[in-house]
Amino acid sequence: MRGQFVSASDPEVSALMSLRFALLALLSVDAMTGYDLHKRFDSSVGHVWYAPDSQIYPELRKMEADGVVAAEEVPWGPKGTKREYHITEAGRDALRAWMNATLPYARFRDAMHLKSAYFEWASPDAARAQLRAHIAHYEGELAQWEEQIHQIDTATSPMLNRRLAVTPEKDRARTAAFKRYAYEGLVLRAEQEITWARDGLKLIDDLEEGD
Amino acid sequence: MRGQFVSASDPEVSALMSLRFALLALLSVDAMTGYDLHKRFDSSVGHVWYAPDSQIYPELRKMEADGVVAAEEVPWGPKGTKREYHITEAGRDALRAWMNATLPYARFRDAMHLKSAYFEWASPDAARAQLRAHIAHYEGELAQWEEQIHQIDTATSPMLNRRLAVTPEKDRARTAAFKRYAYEGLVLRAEQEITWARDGLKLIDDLEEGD
DNA sequence: ACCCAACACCTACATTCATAGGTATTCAAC
DNA sequence: GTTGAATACCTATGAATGTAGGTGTTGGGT
Repeated sequence: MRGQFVSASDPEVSALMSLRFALLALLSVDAMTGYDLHKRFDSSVGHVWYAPDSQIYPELRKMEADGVVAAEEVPWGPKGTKREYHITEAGRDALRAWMNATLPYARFRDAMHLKSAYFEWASPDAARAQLRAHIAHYEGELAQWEEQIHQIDTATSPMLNRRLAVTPEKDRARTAAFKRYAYEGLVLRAEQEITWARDGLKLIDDLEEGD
Repeated sequence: MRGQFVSASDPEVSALMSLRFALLALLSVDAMTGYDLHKRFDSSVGHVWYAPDSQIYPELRKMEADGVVAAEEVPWGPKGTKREYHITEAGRDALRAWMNATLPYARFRDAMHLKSAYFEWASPDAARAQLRAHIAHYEGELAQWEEQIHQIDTATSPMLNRRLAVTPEKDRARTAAFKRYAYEGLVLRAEQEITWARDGLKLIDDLEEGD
């Protein structure tokens, strides 16, 4: 019964199916092909929401059937064409409804914290390697987020600039502020995970000394 | 090709399928029925790893077929019986192999941060409601984690005490320390999310004043 | 003796996600 | 003019997840 069709008037249901809303958010800025969307999901935005193209293309078709996006066959070279999707008024309504609804909180699945709770099963070196991988992972994320914030602050962010170009002047400060705010949260999280993992390395050292 | 069967000798593959290892971790302490495991997943551990019983029962059967757990028909009342699962030596090997392998980092899907980046689509009140829900959610988590840590520190944690009872004396300090360490990480994360959400509420207030 | 919550276990179904392939065109470089 | 990377789009399959139901037993309270 649920999830078949998401109407803008059903905020309870519209909190689900975030792939659709991630796509709508990206399309709210720019018309794009499925390939373009996939590339976005593979780079910057991909660290907040990721989807493989095998999920994107079918979802776009469904969204088209539901009327939240419309496709246009655009010539591509001499012979080819490509399908460029743009958001419709119904799509804007659906996005607005999703934004105005409160997200349900799904229960976590956090393999790393599960693992760390049972680290006595690992060799000290394996535990260290896991923690170092954790640090390396979040240091990579951190560098990206900080670069994004830098680009926002220096008005050199291609994504934000595209968005601001289609934003009425009076809302531009808000738009930029929210975008920065989202990245700040990701920076804080990455820093926190790095701190925690470093503490873990210290803990393992201390426990080994104690033997 | 992957994920069909997890052998202890294949560390690359064994990093996947964490439900299996969450179950093995719990069963490494105590023999339990599927119902018991489900209850654990619904309460304390459930905030690190959750699974509905409809996933647990079939997985236990598969694990039994793979030899990582063994079931025992235990009498239950006058007529009934129940299946109590205990970990096997092969299961301990598989758990150890998983613990010694490095987890691959899956790409995020973080609806809240995606949403916050596009908060200009929401009404200020809807954005505030979302942030308050975020705070309420993590305050609930925080209270639970802090209670767990308190129980560890006062040696009144039923879970940890069961675990220490099956742990050789020289490893007890390690076991307790790692368990505490895992919860500390969760506390830090919850605090960080609350801080971020509070900053968001302030940001929305500031932007509204600016109008 | 009966009721009911808790215990125990299970199936079915749809959706979502991950992985692995496939085809064909374009465009720039060699 | 051929090669190859990038663009563009797609299908198939299996695994994981979420949701919704189902059956029956037990054990404590009234």
